[in-house]
Amino acid sequence: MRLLLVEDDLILKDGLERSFTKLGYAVDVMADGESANQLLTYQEYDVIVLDLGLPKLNGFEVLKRLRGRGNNTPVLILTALEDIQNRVKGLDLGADDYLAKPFELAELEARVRALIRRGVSGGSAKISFGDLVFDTTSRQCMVNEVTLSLSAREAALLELLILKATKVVSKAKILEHLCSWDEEMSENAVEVNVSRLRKKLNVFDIEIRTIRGLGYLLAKLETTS
Amino acid sequence: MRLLLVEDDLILKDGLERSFTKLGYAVDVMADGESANQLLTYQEYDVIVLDLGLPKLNGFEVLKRLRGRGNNTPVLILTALEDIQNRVKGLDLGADDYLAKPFELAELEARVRALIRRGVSGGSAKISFGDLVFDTTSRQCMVNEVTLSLSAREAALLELLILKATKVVSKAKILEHLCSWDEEMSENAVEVNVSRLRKKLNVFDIEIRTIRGLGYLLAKLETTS
DNA sequence: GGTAAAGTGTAAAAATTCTGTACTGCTTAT
DNA sequence: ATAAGCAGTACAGAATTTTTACACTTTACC
Repeated sequence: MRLLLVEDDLILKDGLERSFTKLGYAVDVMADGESANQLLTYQEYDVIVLDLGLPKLNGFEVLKRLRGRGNNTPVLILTALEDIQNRVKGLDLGADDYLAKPFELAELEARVRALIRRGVSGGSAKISFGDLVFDTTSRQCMVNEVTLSLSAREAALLELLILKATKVVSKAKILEHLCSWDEEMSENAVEVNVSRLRKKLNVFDIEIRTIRGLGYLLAKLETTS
Repeated sequence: MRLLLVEDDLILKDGLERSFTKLGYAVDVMADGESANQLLTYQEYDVIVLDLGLPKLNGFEVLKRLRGRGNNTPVLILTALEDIQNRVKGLDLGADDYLAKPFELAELEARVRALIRRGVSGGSAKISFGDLVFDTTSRQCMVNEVTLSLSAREAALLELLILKATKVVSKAKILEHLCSWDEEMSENAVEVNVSRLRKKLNVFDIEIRTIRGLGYLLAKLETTS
């Protein structure tokens, strides 16, 4: 999942970036509203964490313009102002959630997860395909008795594939979802990760099918040729 | 599917040509409006990707003249100008879609596919014939439970046959659709590809019938025996 | 802190798959 | 009967994907 963090506070910025990265998100960071606004005109994200008190262009404006462009990406607003009025104002503009500083990291993570889920998988922390149940919180796959743990990358990859299940996902798309801009990765890395994931997944009744030249798609295993 | 790309930017040109070729399109490239215009007087395409900022004769002119000749080939306009007026102008001239630079390759591909579909099969990503459903996006065929994957060539061939279903398609026509100019191919290649496709298709209730001396046609299987 | 274990990307080698050509043998039409 | 058209197979070069090996980081746990 690709996340944009718009925050000017140095410490908070680094801390959050690090945390979300560790969780398997591809995180891009912008430190001011103008850059963020510009970036958002052409780059898509799965979720945006937006501070209100920003230099150059405040969070309200960034959000307003984003929605003005018809973009419905989930936005979670961070604010030092515990002012109720501001909260309401933010929600009116189309924020999906807000969190007042100071907050606990765990809570932010939980809410971000919730936002993403709400958008893509109908509200459940678990998404499934075939006999496979994937818990996005614990990053574990299960089928009946069998449980297996996935690394952050593997989990992110599987999550994407399940969300787009039965549709072709190009390597470029995968790359885009697994990587933020500063960390660049070759398509070979995608291939390697697919390989690793497959090795773990071959226990289940699903497979990552290769569509040569196009990408990969998750499908139910068929016992045919 | 045969695609004409009219683009003068070297990098973009090469990148797009490569991408669409990989996707199974037969791609021809022209770098200026005049050549493109001339080419279009006698060569048919399934879709045209047209840059507006072209040397010699701009995209508007190319499009205008094309439509002036009564040619309805779907045209997707690329433009660096994000000017709404220009967009409207383009649409008035009969462009079928437009895409502002910078754009994502994936999006361009999706729109080109959409244009082709819109033109020939009424908007679905899937086209079907008999019990066969062919997903042009993932290059997979299905009948009930059975799924089979096709290579790029096989997919392109099947797509053409389904679109012209029950009508005879000559080898020359097939050749024209599978190949761009720089890559030439013998009719034997068509025969071989038909053979390969048949081998995969014989699971289903349709067949590629040979019309000696004329070409091939897709038809429902008859239980002759 | 420090040491082992796990996670990850790169590069390169190995394995697959794709695809046109050549060629053999069967069909069909005169 | 004879020639042209077509089907099917085998093959080889390319292109693409899968795997493996390895170096480097990050985490986990003393």
